[in-house]
Amino acid sequence: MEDRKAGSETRAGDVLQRMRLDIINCVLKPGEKLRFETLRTMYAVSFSTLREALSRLAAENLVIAEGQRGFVVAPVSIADLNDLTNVRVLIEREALSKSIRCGDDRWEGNILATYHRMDKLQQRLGREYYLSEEWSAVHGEFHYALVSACTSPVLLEIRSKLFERAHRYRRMSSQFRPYWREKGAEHKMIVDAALDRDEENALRLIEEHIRETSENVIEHAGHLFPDLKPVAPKRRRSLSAAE
Amino acid sequence: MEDRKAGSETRAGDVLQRMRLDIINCVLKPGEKLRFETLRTMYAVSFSTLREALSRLAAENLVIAEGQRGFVVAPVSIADLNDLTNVRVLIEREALSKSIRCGDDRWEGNILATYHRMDKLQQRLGREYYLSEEWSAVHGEFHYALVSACTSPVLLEIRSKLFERAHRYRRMSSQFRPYWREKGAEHKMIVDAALDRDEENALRLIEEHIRETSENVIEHAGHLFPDLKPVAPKRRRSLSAAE
DNA sequence: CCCTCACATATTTTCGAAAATCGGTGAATT
DNA sequence: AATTCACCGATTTTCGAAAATATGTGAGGG
Repeated sequence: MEDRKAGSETRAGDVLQRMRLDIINCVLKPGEKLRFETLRTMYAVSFSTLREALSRLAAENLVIAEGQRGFVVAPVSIADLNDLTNVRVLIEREALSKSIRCGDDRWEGNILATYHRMDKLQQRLGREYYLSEEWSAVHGEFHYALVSACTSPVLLEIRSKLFERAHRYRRMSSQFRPYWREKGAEHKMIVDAALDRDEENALRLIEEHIRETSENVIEHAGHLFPDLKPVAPKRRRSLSAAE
Repeated sequence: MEDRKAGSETRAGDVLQRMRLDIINCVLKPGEKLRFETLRTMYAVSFSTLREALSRLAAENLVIAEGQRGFVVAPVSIADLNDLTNVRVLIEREALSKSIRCGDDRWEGNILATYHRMDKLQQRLGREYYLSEEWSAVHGEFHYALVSACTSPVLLEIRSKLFERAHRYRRMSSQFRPYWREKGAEHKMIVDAALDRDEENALRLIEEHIRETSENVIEHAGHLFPDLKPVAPKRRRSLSAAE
């Protein structure tokens, strides 16, 4: 049968990719119980194939296997975001450092190319650029281009997994804010420092970029997290004035 | 049915643990093709359950999924070992640094306790201590104790996965050497530096420990790797003098 | 009224048969 | 002789039924 396996080589691999995207884009919401009947109709595959994908997502920390009680989407928390952010700073700095030292002309070209595409797309999309899946993808490609000359596959794989987990937080907050800060300038400065082989500044800029984005997520979407006191419970201002 | 699920909560989880150990201990050899019929009798489970475990091991880089051509045990190479070693140095240093800064009395106690057990066991086992699975386990516990006060779950999980992958290389070389160097002194120095909160020296010592172990593996088991020229093909000195 | 236990229902986990795919062999063609 | 193609057995991948486990409900007792 010439059936759908999309980009992937097996059906399980295809479902894996699709589920991963759905989790990162919060189609499957943080903490949500994943019922097999539901998933089976959603992805049109059998129990075993689903389990195979879920099993891998568990290894990637995107879902959690709850003993014999099935799977849930990995929950989000401020603590997890902060932890993730700190480790990402360590890893991205190292990867970028190696990349700057080893990068060749092709590396420089790819940085310029992806930055250009991202910039153009952003202008075309206007203020709500960050809601676009296409922009997300190009943004991901841009950040990958920066570190792509790093010669350590082990480091790059860790980076990629952490990037995905952090991406889920960005997408989460995107859905609950009216605009996103201007990041074009930040990105441009990183490009310039990298191409100038100005390692010290490039590392400082990438660190600031990661940390500021993370703080921005907490600022605009913090109320979605279970482990932060509701700073300004906007809607729940009904009666009962106490507290 | 009160059937075997050992420590794990599901049969798949149990098989996962057992297969992981078998790969790390080279019962399943690097690069080996994993045939389902064989595995099915080995672990006494069905196809789907096996796939579930294999799928997770693939995410952990202990096996490789080859499209629709099944799975193979992840191959070994000097390049991979060196890469792994470098990233481990980065991660272990960071984890130990945080641990030294945050560790409390219980942390100190656990380091002393696991070091003591490892030391005693080593004395009891004599020159071939490194062949013992029990020693391996205690050795792992000791290294974990050192970093266990690190407050970042993300960092510790990465550390643990890298430690396992490196462990496979150590086990590999163990089987092909008559003795292992005296590591008791090295370990003791790390313990002292950690308990003294002498961060600089502790980090230097752990880095040296990791790098020296890795170099030792290459020295004694390098001939097992496909990507290093056979330095001294000991046995193949039969006839046919050409080359 | 609250708690416990037992039963019934819902859900997950496991299994092995069936479908799909791979890899190798040999005949037919250039 | 070399290459292509078609077939067949070996192997992997997928499926849904059946077993195992968890969860919800209600009766009985404290």
